Amino acid sequence: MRTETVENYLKTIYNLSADNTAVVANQQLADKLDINPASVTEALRKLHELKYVIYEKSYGTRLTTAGVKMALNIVRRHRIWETYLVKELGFGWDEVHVIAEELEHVKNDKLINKLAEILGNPVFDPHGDPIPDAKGKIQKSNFIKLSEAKSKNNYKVMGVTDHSTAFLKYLDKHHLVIGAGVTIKTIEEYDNSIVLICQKKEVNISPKAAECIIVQTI
Amino acid sequence: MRTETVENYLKTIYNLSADNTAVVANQQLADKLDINPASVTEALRKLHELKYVIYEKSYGTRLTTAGVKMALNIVRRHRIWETYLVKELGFGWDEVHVIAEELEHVKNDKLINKLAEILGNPVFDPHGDPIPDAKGKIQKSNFIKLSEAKSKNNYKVMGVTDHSTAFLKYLDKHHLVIGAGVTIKTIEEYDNSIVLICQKKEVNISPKAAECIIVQTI
DNA sequence: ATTAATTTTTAGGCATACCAAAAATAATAA
DNA sequence: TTATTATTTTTGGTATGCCTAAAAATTAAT
Repeated sequence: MRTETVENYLKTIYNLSADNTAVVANQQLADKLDINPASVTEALRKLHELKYVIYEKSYGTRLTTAGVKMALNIVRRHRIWETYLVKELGFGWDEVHVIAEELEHVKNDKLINKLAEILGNPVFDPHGDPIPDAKGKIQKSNFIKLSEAKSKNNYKVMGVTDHSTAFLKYLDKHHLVIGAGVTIKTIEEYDNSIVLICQKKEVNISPKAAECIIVQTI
Repeated sequence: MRTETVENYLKTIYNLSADNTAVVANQQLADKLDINPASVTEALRKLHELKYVIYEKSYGTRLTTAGVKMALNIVRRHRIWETYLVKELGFGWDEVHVIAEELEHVKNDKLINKLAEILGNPVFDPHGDPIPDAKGKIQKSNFIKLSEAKSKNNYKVMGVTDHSTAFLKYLDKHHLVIGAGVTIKTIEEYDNSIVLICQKKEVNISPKAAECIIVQTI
């Protein structure tokens, strides 16, 4: 298998399995990678042979130790590049994902470590995702989804799980950037949409959007 | 055809044709790309269909206007990255070629132009090769190969045509870096090897090496 | 002008990474 | 529990980009 193909599968499995705590379904992979389910089955069988995953027919897939190691490496490259693009090259947080998707495949540890060093070895990327260190160690956190937040409480925006330009531009518009403080005003009973206060302005957040915003109690 | 394949062929054709002034032979391409001649024939036929080259059977290949445009774009990306790696990220001129070979395929004009801007829109890369500007315009020069230099004359090292780590390290050892002044002491009649003075020290240059060093009269 | 050497092309194959359609399996609802 | 729906796998195909071996064409040498 081409390394780029392997890397894309492992990275996606890692992300979908919530840090390898859950098993991933073929369908999920097919959706995320925009690939036919039949091709996913085929690829997983090969990845199993290569000992990167444990793939059990009609059950699910999870990464092996070797698979996690490789996945963490790609995730590190991706997140370091995203941070570099924003912090050093002046890109917006809404435009770096696609570029990092290509840059992450450049295989040169010295390069990534040099970028990390210039950035001061950051622990979170511009979307609030943790950056594994050179050894694969990841910062733990007690963040929750905004959809799990309680009424009247105060929170700080720590990250997002949707990296699409559209979503990030929408957040920018309402000043919902990383580090912003928000107060939950009300949670609508009937549809779970959230009304919160950010920068003294009321913002209405749909349940779908609330699923993608990561916050911390303050 | 995959863009990366197209890009590698066009870039190589461009480099081998001396800025598109000559026609390129299949053999040359097969050697440079380390690919079987049969595969080269096949690829050239496709590139011809895609209107990137004019390929005449058993005669040779040259780039079309569209081909030159694309080639210049890749060459620009490659050389901007090499310069950035050396000037901004502290890499040696002998280690950047391989990395740039991967980075050059990342398709984002804004990124390249941003790097160029940070570098002050450089016109030459760390090996002395001219960097096309965003429109594809290239700086002309009156440089010659060291192998064409005359005895007793003074020259300045302007570039190299061999980017291998081994060769560049050899040059570093003798202080033959870009910008260095050299005086031709003698040219051996029988084998054309050159004895020159650099930093007050005598250096013997083989005819093969002299072919790969670019100088300018001073 | 032949012969010899080299280069190029043809022909037939192979692995990768996809696909669509059908069959098998698992999950959900009636 | 059975029927329905959804997911997964199998089967049979495709395009890409490479290969080897052999034939054909070109170039160089005698």
